[in-house]
Amino acid sequence: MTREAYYGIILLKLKIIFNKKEPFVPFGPRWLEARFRGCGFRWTFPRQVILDVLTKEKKHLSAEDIFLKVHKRYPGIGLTTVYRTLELLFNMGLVRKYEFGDGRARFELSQGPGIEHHHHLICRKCGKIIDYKDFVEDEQKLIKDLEERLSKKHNFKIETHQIHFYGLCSNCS
Amino acid sequence: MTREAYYGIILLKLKIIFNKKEPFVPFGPRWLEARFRGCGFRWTFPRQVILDVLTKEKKHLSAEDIFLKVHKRYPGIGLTTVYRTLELLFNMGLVRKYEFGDGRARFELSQGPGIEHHHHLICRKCGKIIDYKDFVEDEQKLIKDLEERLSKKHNFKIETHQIHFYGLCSNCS
DNA sequence: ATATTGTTGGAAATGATTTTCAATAATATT
DNA sequence: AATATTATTGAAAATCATTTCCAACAATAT
Ligand SMILES: [Mn+2]
Ligand SMILES: [Mn+2]
Ligand SMILES: [Zn+2]
Ligand SMILES: [Zn+2]
Repeated sequence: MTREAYYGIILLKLKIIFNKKEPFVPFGPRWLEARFRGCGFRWTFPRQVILDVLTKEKKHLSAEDIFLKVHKRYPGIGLTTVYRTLELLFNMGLVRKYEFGDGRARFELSQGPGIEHHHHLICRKCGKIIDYKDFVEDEQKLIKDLEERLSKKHNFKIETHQIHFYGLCSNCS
Repeated sequence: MTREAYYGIILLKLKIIFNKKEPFVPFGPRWLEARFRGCGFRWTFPRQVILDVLTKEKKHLSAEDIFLKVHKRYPGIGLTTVYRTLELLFNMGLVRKYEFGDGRARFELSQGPGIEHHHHLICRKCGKIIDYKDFVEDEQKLIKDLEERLSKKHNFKIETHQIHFYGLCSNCS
C-alpha cells in the first residue's frame, strides 16, 4: 500500500471525527483508548506508552524528549513512531503543537482531566516556557468577538488560536 | 576571528541599541542606513538589497523567497548572507520572525512607513496567511493588562507577542 | 487458528538552517 | 589618494529535525 493511500484512509477516518456534531464524552476510565478505537485506529503498545508519557509530563516536550522517556520504558519503540504518533494525535486534536523558535516542535496534551486552556511566555534568552491561565475570561471574550468578526470579514473559519509572549524571564532580566 | 568573538561584538553593539532610552527617530529619508551605522554595522550592498526586498514585498517571505528575489537583482548574493542578515535584522528588532508550522521560518519588516501592528490567520489546509488589524484597540488593552499582571506574577518582562489563528480559509472550507 | 491490513523500526533521504574559512569590500587611518 | 584594518561575504560542507521507504510485525476480524 502506498503512503498516499495510507494517509488517505487516515484523513477519511478523521473526517468522521470532525464531522461529528456532539463532542466525545471524554475522561472516562479508558477514554483515550475509546477515542482511538472510535476512529478505527488500533490501540497499540507504542501509542499507549507515548500517551502515558504525555499525560504524566506536564511540560512542553520535543519529539526527542518524548522518545527518550519512552525509550527507557520500552527500548523497542523507535523515534519514527514517536513522530508518527504525535502527528496522528495532532490531527485528532488531542495534542497541541508549538514552535517557539528554538528549531524543534514541542507538544503537549490538549485534552484530559485537569488540562486547561492556556498560553505561553517564552524567554528569548534561556528558552524557558511558562504556562499562564490568567485573563482567560477576558481573553475568551475578545477572541470570541474577534472570531465572529474575522469569519465574516475574511470568510475564515477559526478552529484554534495560540498566543505567545516573548521576553525575559526572572533569571535572565 | 572566531565566530563566538564575532557574535560577541554584535551582541555588544545591540546592547547599545537596547539600552538607549529614547526610541530612534525613524522613517527619515535614510533611516535604515542610519540605524545600521548607528549600531556600528556596515551599510553593505547585500544588506541594502535584502532590505529593499523586505520593504517592497508586504508578504511573509521565507529566507529562500527572499534569496530568489534578491538573486535576480544581484546574482552574487548568497543564501547564507540572506540568513545572516535576517538574523541580524531580527536581533535589531527590525523584522519579525514567524513559524507558522510549514517547516520554514517567515519574515516581515516590523518597522517603517505604513507598517502597522497586526496578527495572522493561517489556513491549516493550504497554508494561506492573512494579516488582520481588527480589534487592535481592544487587543492592546487586554495585552496591556495581561502584561502588567504577568510581569508581576511571573516576574517576566514581556517584549513582544504573537497571536495566531488557525483554521480554514474561504477556499478550503 | 488463520487471514487481513494497519502499524512499526531502522536505515536512508530530505530540507532548512548553520558552520567554516579564505576572499572581499567597507570603513578608518595615514 | 593610498594603505591598513576588520567586519562581511559566498561557497561548500556540516548539522540537525523531520520525513520517507519498505520489509517485518502485531492488532483485529474472520
Ligand atoms: Mn503549555
Ligand atoms: Mn503579517
Ligand atoms: Zn530566561
Ligand atoms: Zn486555505
